[in-house]
Amino acid sequence: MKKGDDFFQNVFDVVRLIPKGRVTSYGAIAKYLGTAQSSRMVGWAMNAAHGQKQYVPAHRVVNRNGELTGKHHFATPFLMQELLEKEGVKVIKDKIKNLDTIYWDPMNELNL
DNA sequence: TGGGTGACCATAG
DNA sequence: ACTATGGCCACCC
Repeated sequence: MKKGDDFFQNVFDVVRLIPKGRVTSYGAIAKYLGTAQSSRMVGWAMNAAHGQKQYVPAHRVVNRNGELTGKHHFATPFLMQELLEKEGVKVIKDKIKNLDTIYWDPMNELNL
């Protein structure tokens, strides 16, 4: 195993590439990394993103349903929504509005 | 080596 | 809307 090829580091890199005002899903990131089935690991990686050297916009990552499932892992449960709305993303009842419009898929934007 | 775990996903009822 | 179940795979002990 090579250093730097860690799954976590790879996840962080992709998450940092998410444009402002856009969101993506754990599964999409996992698929982009090649581990489509291990979408859980993406979320888990976010858990470790908390203390990363570089800023990781974990609030731009939601589940497949557009729900802010990971909000409970932020400093405060409402921080995730505030950050999203600050970027122009509408969130109502912990769910992303206009998800089809703001959805950002790394497979579609990065890997052509 | 093996078992437990998880910010998911899909399906079923 | 809800819970339950199976699968999946990287991480940690």
